[in-house]
Amino acid sequence: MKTKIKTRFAPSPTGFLHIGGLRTALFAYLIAKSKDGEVILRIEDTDQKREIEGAVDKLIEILDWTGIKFDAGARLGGEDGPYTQSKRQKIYSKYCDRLLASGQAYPCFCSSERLQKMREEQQANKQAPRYDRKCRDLSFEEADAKIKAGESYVIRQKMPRSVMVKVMDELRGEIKFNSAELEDHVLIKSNGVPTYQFAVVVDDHLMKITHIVRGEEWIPSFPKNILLYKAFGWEAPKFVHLPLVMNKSGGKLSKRTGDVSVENFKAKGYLPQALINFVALLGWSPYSKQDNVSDKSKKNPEILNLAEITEQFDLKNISISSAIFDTEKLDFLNGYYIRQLNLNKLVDLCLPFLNLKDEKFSQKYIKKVIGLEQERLKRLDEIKELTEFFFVKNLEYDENMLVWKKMDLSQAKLNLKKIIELLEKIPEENWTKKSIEDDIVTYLRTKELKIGEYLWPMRVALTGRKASPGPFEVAEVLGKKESLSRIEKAIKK
RNA sequence: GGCCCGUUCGUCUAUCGGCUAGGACGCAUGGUUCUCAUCCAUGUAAGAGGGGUUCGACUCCCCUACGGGCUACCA
Repeated sequence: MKTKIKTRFAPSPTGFLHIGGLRTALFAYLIAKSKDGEVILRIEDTDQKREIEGAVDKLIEILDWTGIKFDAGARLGGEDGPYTQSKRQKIYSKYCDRLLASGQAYPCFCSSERLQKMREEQQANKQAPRYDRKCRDLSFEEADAKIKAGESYVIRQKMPRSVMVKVMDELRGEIKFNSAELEDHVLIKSNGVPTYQFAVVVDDHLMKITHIVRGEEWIPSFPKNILLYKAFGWEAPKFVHLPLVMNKSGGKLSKRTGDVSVENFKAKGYLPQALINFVALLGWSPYSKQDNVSDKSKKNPEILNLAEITEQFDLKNISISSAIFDTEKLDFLNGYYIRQLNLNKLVDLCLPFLNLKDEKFSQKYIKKVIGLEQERLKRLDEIKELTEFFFVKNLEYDENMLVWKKMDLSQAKLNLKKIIELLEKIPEENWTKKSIEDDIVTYLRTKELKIGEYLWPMRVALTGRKASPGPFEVAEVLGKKESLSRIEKAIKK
């Protein structure tokens, strides 16, 4: 029986969830879940300098919002915990001692000043900046004496002098590195805390991770990781290096280009379903090899929820070229998912964006208003602008806007008077879109009048806009009194 | 500079050597329609360049170009 797949998402808590991080998390989730495996969440906080207050809680909260659920991890617990690296110090020390004892790592007493100077000289000489291995051949006694004398030191990994290190990436295949190019990098910092390179290997092994899912930017340290597994005598897991996500100009997606945090997208009114769907499509596609279109019964084969993606997902369908983060398709998907929402849910989501304070619009009224704009919404934050005309007392617009095509303003106003006449006959209790429409359209048809010459002015009088929902539905929502008042105001303009 | 990864429509992508290069978004046009949006239909647009291998190469190999990543006691 094959062992179950187990992946992990291991972010460092920097204060927000990067969109690239979301994708890594999603793919780690999918790789495991598509094969009935497990995903865990591990917090990599070995760099105390970057520690940000409350970052872990924020991270977990936003991850939860996206719908990616972990089987174990920080704040969740689990049998391989703790899942926060700062709480695993003893473990790291123990494994470091093992490496030291077997001669695979060594203490280095070089000062950061010396290191820096050395690097500068190497660069000036057009050499690759690399630690010169000064302390590598220190005898055990010499090193021990220095330690006892209280000298500050780090622990470095001893790299083989010159061998070909062959590593296997699940997406790219074999990648070769010459170990001579590899630095004796730091495993344990002078404060005793491990570096990422050391902590990942120990943790992934101890937590029985079967597939390491991470960004392509880690490929350069891939051989170092493999060598560490070898040094410990451990079997290395499989590695999946995801292609990078770039910004529109092809550069690295960073804070400076804006809009990179998931929190940001949430604040703008993007739905988690849309974000997940979109991000999944960045580097993965649902089209199968046999028939290009995975499911012909579906209209748009790319609209998929998390469960459907999980079902269709296959590691082999992950592409290896970096993708540009272009939000056009995201907007399309978001609009789609907004249209699928049931109205009560949509109202709940829109309320914070509407910012109506304590004005006296009834819940029922607000719900109808939002209902009218549902199919026009691409982002939740557009709701305020889109529905504003339902909430203001006086519409502001140029009276010439009342004119439809080639008619003139006086005619438009005359037509509005006719509309008022018709509307006044409709009793309050019959004030529905259907009866308003029936009455007006029937009248116009029997008189063989041009529909646009009446409906356009009516709509503008009610909304003050060139683009809006239809006049009948708007009239219904506004109510008889307000509708008539707005049309009268239009005539008096 | 060195090492490494990548390169199909504007964007995300499909193609396990046979292609009239498929889909999605976008865009354009048409239909529905008072407007916008929705919905439907149609259209638009691609294999970085050069060498090989092969009956045949978008697919395999090499070189070049371009893009990107890494090069910390950051992750």
